[in-house]
Amino acid sequence: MEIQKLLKKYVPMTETAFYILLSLTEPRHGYGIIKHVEEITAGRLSLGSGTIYGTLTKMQKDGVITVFSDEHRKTVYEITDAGKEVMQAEIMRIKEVHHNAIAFEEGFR
Amino acid sequence: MEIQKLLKKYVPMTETAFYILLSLTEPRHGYGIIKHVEEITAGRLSLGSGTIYGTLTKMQKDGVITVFSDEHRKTVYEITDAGKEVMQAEIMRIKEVHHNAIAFEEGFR
DNA sequence: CTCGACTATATCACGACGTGACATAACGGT
DNA sequence: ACCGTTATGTCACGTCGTGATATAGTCGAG
Repeated sequence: MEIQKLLKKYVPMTETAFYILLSLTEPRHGYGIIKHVEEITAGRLSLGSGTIYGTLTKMQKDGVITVFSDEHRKTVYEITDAGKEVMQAEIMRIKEVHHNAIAFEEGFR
Repeated sequence: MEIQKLLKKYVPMTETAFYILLSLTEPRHGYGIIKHVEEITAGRLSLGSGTIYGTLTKMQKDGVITVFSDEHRKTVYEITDAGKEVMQAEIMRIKEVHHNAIAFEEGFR
């Protein structure tokens, strides 16, 4: 899939998809991603199995991640260059949202 | 609806819902929200009519927003105290996501 | 005065997504 | 032998944003 369509499809990204791709800066398998996300969100986010394996399959088809190794009972994925571009765009969007959140924060007290 | 269920239902929030509630720190009507969101996102986000009026109806039923005034062809909404609590929780979540985005940013270059 | 652009709201089908239940199976420790 | 954990997969379900379609009032330009 071309990068233009990927950006349109993946930005804005759901929180779930964001943390999955964030975990794949290092090669990881599905279950490892679940544990890693629980770790960096201090237990707040716990991904369901349907979410993980469904999302990984979809992302691989689209070419934002690729299979790093495929051993018995462990399919390890890593992010592709296209995936990195998508994440750069998503991080820029998050910065915008964060900026507006801070700017309007006092309105909610 | 009780605050506990509202937090569960609205956090995490979609980008669209976030910008709609953000716009309601001041009383605004549907069309005004669309224009305001386009403004503070520099034209990046343009909400569809289905999104706005569907979301506003849902949010009103849940009690996160309320009708401020209802003139001819202009229903003006504003955020409720419950809505403010929801937004405070959502802003905290955005700060966490932003923190992780910054922490892992170099992995995508 | 009429035409088009803009304001304003509403409804609906569609596709995409996360969730949790269910299923299966292998591993390690007690 | 048993159990908790690791590990993957599938499916129905509810939720959500989108864009098309419809309707109608306003307002300025020609």
